[in-house]
Amino acid sequence: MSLLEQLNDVQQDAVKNTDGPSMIIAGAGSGKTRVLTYKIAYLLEKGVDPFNIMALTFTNKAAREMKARIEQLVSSTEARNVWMGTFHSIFARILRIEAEKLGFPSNFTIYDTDDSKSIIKKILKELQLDDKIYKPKQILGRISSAKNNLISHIDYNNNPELTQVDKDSGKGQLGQIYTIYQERLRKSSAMDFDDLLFNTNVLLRDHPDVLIKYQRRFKYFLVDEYQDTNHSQYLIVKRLAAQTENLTVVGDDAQSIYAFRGANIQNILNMNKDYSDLKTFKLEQNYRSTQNIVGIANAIIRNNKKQIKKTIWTDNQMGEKIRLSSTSTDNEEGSNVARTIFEVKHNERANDSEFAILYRTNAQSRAMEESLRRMNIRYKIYGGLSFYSRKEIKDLLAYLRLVINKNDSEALLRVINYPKRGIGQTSIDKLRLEADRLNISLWSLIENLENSNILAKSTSIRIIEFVNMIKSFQLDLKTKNAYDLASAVAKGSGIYSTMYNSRDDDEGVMRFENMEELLSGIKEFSEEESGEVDAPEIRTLEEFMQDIALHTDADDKDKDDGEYVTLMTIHAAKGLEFPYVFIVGMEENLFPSMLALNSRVELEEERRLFYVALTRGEKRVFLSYSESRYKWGNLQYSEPSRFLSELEPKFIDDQTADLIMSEETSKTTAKKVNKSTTKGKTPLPKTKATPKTTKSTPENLTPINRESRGVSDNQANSIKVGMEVFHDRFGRGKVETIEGEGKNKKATVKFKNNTSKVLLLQFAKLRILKQ
DNA sequence: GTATTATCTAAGTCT
DNA sequence: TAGATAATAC
Repeated sequence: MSLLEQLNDVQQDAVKNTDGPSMIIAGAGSGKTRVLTYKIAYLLEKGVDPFNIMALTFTNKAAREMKARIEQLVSSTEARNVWMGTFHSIFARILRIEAEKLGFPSNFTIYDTDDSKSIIKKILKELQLDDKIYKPKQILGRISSAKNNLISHIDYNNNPELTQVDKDSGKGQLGQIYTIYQERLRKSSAMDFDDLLFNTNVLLRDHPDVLIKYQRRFKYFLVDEYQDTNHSQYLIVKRLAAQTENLTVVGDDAQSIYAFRGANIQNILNMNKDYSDLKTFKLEQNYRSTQNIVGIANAIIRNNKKQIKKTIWTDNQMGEKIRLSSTSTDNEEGSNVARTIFEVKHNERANDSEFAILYRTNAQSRAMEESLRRMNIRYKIYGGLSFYSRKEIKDLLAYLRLVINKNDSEALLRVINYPKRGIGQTSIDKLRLEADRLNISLWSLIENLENSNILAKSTSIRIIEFVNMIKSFQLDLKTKNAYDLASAVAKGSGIYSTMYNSRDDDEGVMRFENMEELLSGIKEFSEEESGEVDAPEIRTLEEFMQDIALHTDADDKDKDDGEYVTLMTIHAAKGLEFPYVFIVGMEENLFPSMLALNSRVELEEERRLFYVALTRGEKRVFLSYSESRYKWGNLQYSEPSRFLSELEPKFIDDQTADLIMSEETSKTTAKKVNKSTTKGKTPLPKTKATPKTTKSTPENLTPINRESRGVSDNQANSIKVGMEVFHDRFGRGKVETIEGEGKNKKATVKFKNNTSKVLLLQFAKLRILKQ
């Protein structure tokens, strides 16, 4: 069969093993997606009905691309009938079909994190709890992890262990908050992200008829990125696949980076306990990266204790060694990266789209952005403040949400007085209190406001006008297409003209344009083919809004598949690959994150994250760190990441290797610096604090091309306490102590500016000045 | 009820 | 730094 010819032996075995449970442990770059794609194609060629296949992917974009590829492979459009998508979107779809079984309307709203947070804040206010103790984010985290482990608010409150933990941390009322939170969601006919999975479990658990229906419908299950599934997802798959056990999971424990949101690596490790006849396939050949990249990644991951044994290897070329660079400020790091991209582009005739800049936190994008702009390099930032989380977009979406689901109180509160229509906070508070007392949704209350006199007449009239406006939109839900209705809402609500009139500055223009962009997106949707054969039906607003909350900009159709450098967090880069990868901000307390330093488990997750970052690279990988960085508007000094000292030198570009130091550094300097920047109310003037900052003139940016004047390995051994030495970056210094043996031999050197650094002698090319 | 100003606090990763 | 919220004036 021609399909199989394009695969290696193990890949073929994995693909041909269609029936029964199987697990594919797929190392980075080993053709995991390929195997999944081909397996589905193979199933289709064998005559399996696409309607019987469910494939769960990590992003919707991945699903879309996979579908397109399968269509090519089997040269048929049959593939579009495979149910393929993320857990959240697939099960949201099923939940809408079965909603009434759970007491939800099928047009329930999906609340995003902002909605959830705002509910929590309101509850805290009502219970008069201090939001410094009850931090909304933490509370949500706790509720989320409860849900991911299928602990309902009732279970939670009945579980003495959980409630004791809360009491001990001074948050005894957390369980109560959880309960009220769930009541609010239900009253709003809304589910949060975790509810989508939780409620799917409830559905399949409590409604055997539904379970059987979907078990009959789906006969083959494929799950990608299985290492990042949580308990809730695990159970859904287990329940659905119980009938046929035709389950293929694909994953790599070394790339598990979502434990923080409940991913449970045990799901992979315990597969053979759940399925005694499990077949395991290990894909260990890397087709993506050079030997240098594979080598360095292997060396890094080796430092983790917990992992499935496997040897990733490659037949690819050696390639260039990994380059390190350091700069004194984060802005310089940016211009250094931009300049390197510029050079590589010309020297190796690469396109912008072949480059990716990866970072640990979204906040780091800014320094990169500015430098790229200065160098006229086109770029695109993924994540961060996404399109859908902009205020103006949320405002319009809130109207649309309210029209679709009138019980959506979060949406209602957002727009009831926007644009201003004279309904102030006091009135709104009264309404909320009253709705709560009567135990009805806000909408039910204001819909019948005539009969109540809790508000002044004039205010009541304004509210009734608002209600009537929304009602008039609702009338058109089934008859108008998404775009016609949405633009009617934008104009009728006054939001359009408000935005139009606020274009007096750049921000205002942006806002207006964003709103226009949303509308034109809806227009495009309305005009799209519905996919169904000769379906003359219109595409409604309800359809458009269905999974808008699940939409991320990584999912965006690459409309302008133009040339640009990609900027994203390492998390977002999972599953992607680029010829040239820059990993920036390799600093202690940033990567690994300060918050991960407390436990081995979290530190290992950071290391896996680094592993993921490294293995995105095909041809070359560049690492960099900065000696200082702005955080909260303050300049903070930083030390090189401990991960740099784990890099194996033979894969590192010699001329840059001396930038590696061990994680330990002078405590005296660190303290001194902290004092002057954080304690003193007057932070150091910027010019003074960053003496080395220069206006991105390439000459003095990085030491990348600096001539190497280091001593040889043997000479490193001859360095003794008391010697005066010279370091390319730090200058003259005196050796204070020496510790460690061989590879780990390091010296504490006190330099002339009174900073002492701990240097790994194998990297730090010290010249001996005086014996 | 609304507009303006002052003060606070946050940035860890994501569906 | 910047956005979110509280305090204040109108």
